[in-house]
Amino acid sequence: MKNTIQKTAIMNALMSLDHPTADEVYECVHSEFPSISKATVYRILNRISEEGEILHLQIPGGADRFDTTLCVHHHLRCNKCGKVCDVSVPELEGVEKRIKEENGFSIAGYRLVFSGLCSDCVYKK
Amino acid sequence: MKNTIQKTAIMNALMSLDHPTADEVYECVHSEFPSISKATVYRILNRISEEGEILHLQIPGGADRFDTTLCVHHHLRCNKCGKVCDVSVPELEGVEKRIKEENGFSIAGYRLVFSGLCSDCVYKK
DNA sequence: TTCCCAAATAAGAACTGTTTGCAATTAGGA
DNA sequence: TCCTAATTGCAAACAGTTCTTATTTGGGAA
Repeated sequence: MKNTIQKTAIMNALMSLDHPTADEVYECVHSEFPSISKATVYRILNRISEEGEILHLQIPGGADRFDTTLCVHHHLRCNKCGKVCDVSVPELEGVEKRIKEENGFSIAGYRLVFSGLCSDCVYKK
Repeated sequence: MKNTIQKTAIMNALMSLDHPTADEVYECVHSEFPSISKATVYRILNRISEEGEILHLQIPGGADRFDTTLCVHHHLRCNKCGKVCDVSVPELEGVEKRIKEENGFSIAGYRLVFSGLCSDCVYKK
């Protein structure tokens, strides 16, 4: 992969943002590099997530988000402020194997997203 | 809620289909009732899922699907044929409470979708 | 039974998030 | 430095969903 300034700018944006959407990455990069196009942001995000440099989170009912934390973990999503944060769910270890054996279903991966209210929003009514 | 012929047709379609998308419901109803509009299908599906008559599944990276099975369960989604089937994951019982206590995050619900290859597709290369 | 009107509808425009086709530009090896 | 494949910007296409507006209809009231 060529090492373009666009890619560098996107990697920097990813470092400074927390679980951003493609659009948030675009806004961040665009503010210091106005000529970048959204298509480029989407293309680069897809490419680097395919190569395993970042995680591509497909959030039910919302825009996809990107995560620089690579180890196995899942997400909490606040229905009020939209914030997404990480959570580990050790209970799920071994589930893949069990389901493979019971259902003959070959599991490539899984995503668990909890939705609710984050600790900030839960007090604000 | 008024008991319209459109709603009846949609309920019948839901009974005869397995985890259909809104579009599949539309196609099914449309074939015997050509005047129905897509907006109506979406509106009715949203209404009856809000009322708890069906489950509204938001599949990451794909169209939403609707499920007439109401008890707690999760889903396997085949990346090849797109089929979605049910699976129960008892390992997750109690996880909500644990996360609430540890993260202060008030969980309204969660969805777990396994992706991979179903037993039919896993043999077809 | 007929009338009435809030609720529901059809049609399609608009919207959000994402991908694609294409011509122009560019990184980086020869 | 030159060459070429990779990458870019743009606009247009796309899928899924919601909104808008005028029109129709279910079902309670008279």
